[in-house]
Amino acid sequence: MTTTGEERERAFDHGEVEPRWQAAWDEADVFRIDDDATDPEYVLAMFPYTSGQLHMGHVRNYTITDAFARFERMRGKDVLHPMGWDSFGLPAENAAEERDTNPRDWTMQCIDQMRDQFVEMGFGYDWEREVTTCEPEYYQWNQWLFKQFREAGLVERQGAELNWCPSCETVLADEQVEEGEAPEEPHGDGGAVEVCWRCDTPIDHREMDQWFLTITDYAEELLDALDDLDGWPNNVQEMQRNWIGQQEGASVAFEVGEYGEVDIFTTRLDTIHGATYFSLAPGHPVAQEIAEENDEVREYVEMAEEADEDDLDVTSGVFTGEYATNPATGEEIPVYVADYVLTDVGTGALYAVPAHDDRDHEFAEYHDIDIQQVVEPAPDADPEDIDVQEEAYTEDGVLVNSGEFDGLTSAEAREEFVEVFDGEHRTEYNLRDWGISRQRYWGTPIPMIHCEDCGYVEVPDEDLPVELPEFVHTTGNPLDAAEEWKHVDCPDCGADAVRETDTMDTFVDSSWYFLRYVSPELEDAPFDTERASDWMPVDRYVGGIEHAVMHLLYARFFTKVLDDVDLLDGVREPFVNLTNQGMVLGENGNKMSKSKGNGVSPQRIIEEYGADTARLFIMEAAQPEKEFAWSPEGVQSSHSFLQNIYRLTDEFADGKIAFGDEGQIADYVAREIDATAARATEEYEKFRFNHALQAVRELVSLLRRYREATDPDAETFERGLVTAAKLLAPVAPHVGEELWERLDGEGLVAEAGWPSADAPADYDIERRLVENTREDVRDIVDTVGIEDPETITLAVAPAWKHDVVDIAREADNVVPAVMQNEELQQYGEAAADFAKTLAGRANLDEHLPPERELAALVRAAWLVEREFSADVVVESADEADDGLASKAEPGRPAIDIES
RNA sequence: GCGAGGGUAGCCAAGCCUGGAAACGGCGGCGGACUCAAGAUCCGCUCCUGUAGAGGUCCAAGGGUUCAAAUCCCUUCCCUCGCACCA
Repeated sequence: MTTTGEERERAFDHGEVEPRWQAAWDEADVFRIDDDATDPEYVLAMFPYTSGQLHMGHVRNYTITDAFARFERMRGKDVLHPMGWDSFGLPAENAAEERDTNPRDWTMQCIDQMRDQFVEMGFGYDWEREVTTCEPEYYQWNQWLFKQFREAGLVERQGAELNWCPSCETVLADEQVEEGEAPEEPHGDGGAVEVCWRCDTPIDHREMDQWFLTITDYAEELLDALDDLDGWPNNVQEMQRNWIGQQEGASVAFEVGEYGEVDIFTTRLDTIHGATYFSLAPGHPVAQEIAEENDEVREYVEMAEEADEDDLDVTSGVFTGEYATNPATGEEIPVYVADYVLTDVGTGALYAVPAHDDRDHEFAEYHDIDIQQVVEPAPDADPEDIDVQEEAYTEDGVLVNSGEFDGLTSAEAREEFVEVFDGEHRTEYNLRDWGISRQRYWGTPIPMIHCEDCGYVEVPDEDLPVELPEFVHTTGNPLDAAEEWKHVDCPDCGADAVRETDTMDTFVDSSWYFLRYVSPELEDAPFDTERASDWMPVDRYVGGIEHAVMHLLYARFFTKVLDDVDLLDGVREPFVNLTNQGMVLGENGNKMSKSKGNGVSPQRIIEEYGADTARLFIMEAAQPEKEFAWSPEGVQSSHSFLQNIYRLTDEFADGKIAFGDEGQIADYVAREIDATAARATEEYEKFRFNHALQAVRELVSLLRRYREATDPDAETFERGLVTAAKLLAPVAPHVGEELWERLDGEGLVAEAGWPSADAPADYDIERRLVENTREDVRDIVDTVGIEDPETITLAVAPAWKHDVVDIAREADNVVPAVMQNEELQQYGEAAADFAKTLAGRANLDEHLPPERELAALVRAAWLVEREFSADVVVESADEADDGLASKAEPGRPAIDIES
């Protein structure tokens, strides 16, 4: 992509221009928003993780919000468009280890680097609202909020299974677990094994107590409220629905041997009469109890607990020797422990109905258990239709073999059985509580102290923040090794006590950062409740699809809780409109990656072409949510466009364009300018920047043709350039300023008013008329093979034909309707013939009245003149030759070409 | 398996919600203007046929609704993404 030969001649030098305008914006405080602004437009991009590396995904993400924020600002709105740094997290610890530094210094250096790059890109943020999550000024509020959640009863300590490296003796995050080859295969299936990233030792799982936020308390609202998030993409709503995973069902108790009652959960209570065995998850307390007495069960449970999730298939399981009583039939059914029953789904216990569930069916076949049909498709169904011995019938239907309940529909039975079998309706969720403990250094310390006598005690508010100690290089958790930091007096009893050494999941940081921007300096609260309640919700949120579930769900959860504890007032959802930008692919259409070597560095593009070219190309390439492939030709095209519009403006400003008088062409151009402004505005509003930019390109191209065709009217020409500059400015802000300056604009274009946006009346109909007429002329010239047309005459149809069309559009029976009209009768045969012609047409387009049609063609005549180097005469029906005029129709002038 | 979104000319891609003109635009290709020349810029063409604005074929495939379908409905095929041993 490097230019061969000498440097191309450039109309302006982006290397000089861009920094100058960046400084000017800064100087003028363009992007600052006052604290007393009322309900500003809140435009937000997901803040970046501070890797130090700006990639094309960032550039795209931030160009989208920046362009939109600039657009709204030019429209006169107050705009809040802040930026911050998601700066806690494991990668910083790794980088610190690799580079023999500490996470803080590394992160701060990354932030400086990225901030510089953002400025270079021309992104306009209110830097006074910058938020950095790894600073105590920010994370103290994580700690304070943790205590608020605790007070609201939303914090629990629960056991959780963690990855454990027996060699390093440390907990591993999921990201630190790699697929590796084990020295010897424990199960002999040849599959991959999870190993520690550092020492390649196969990992264990350990159950450890962790801090949890009980997001499940909000499962129902989080799910229901999704339906009202109309500004969210379908797939994200769907992904959250899946994640929350609501199941409507019922629970019923089964008597299991001497172990008492065991609750099961089922969505198919209607099939209870067909339950022929009972099954417990290996982790179920009763299964554990049985394991203590029964060697075979114990072995199975141990094996199942060690095995990887997908290692065992559906038929894996062991008979316990116990029996459960089916409350529906009174029958004793065998109790199994089976791995396909999951401990954390439902109650971890179920009754199995092989006739009506695929997994139960497979299991029953393998273990030779009865298969008893209790549902059939319909009351009068042919018994041959289905054979549950062969395959489970899983649809709803009508009950059979269910005693007195035969004939009930599945739905009726589900309703009735809840009472009959003394069960209860239950709604289960897939959503689990949110474990926020991380055994890492680079995160927010959890503000708890453990005392032998008092148990867990909160760090008092006056001792907040609990700041991180100096980083300790160690294989385990550095906070555990920070002896001095760790040991404190118990706030309650004063005895020796130990700090919690886990830190918070970084998703806590990002669950409320959008609130901190509202009042970033506030010292006695995480954010100003009144202002936040006014400024929220975020009007436009843009970021990657990878955050569809976790971040976006946690942020919704936080918002609801904060509203419930009155830190917010009436804000139930954080983000009204959400856009997930598509990926920027490599030139070959593959994902950009180091290993494929198809990455394009933003830095290099900025250097070679300038930030505006990068921004323009990205925005022209596709709608924000669609992916697109990087293309050197596309970059070149965007770059050329910027150079060209500058060159044209420059020539205008330098007086190199000879000007003439106003006239028909100026009228035509003036209408196009208005139409362009209207179209671009609409497209910006709809987030379809590529369409808006297309309109701008077309306008600039028109101005060029205008200049070539004639000596343009100075005022019209200037208005065209000004409009183009303004419409372009949100996407290519530096060039926008440069153009604005050349055009003697007042102040900065970033603060200038948006062009008024009304399309001329009937613009579309007129455009259609002009385009069709031009096309027809081309068609004729082409098919007839006219070498050098001299005069092209266009004749507009007479008024009466317009009347005929108007009548025809309304009438069922066109010819009589027309001929009954007294006015039209005077045209005799001609009117009748025309009416007949129209009667045969399915659809009659809208058309302009004859005088306006005439005016439109007169305005557009220059285009035809230019294209064919011929004189163009536009005539009314009266002026035209009778023979010619008779061929004209409304919306379709008669054409005569002389050569 | 369940769910969401797609399949438009050589390539990218708009139009589909709200049916009405072979279907915007970009890239690439072809021809022309300007120029000693190159680049840049500008103009036109880019499904087939056609000596006056016409005809034909066409928006994954097949069927349907309609005066009229890229657009609405049904079926099938293919792609992408998400969830999934969820009781």
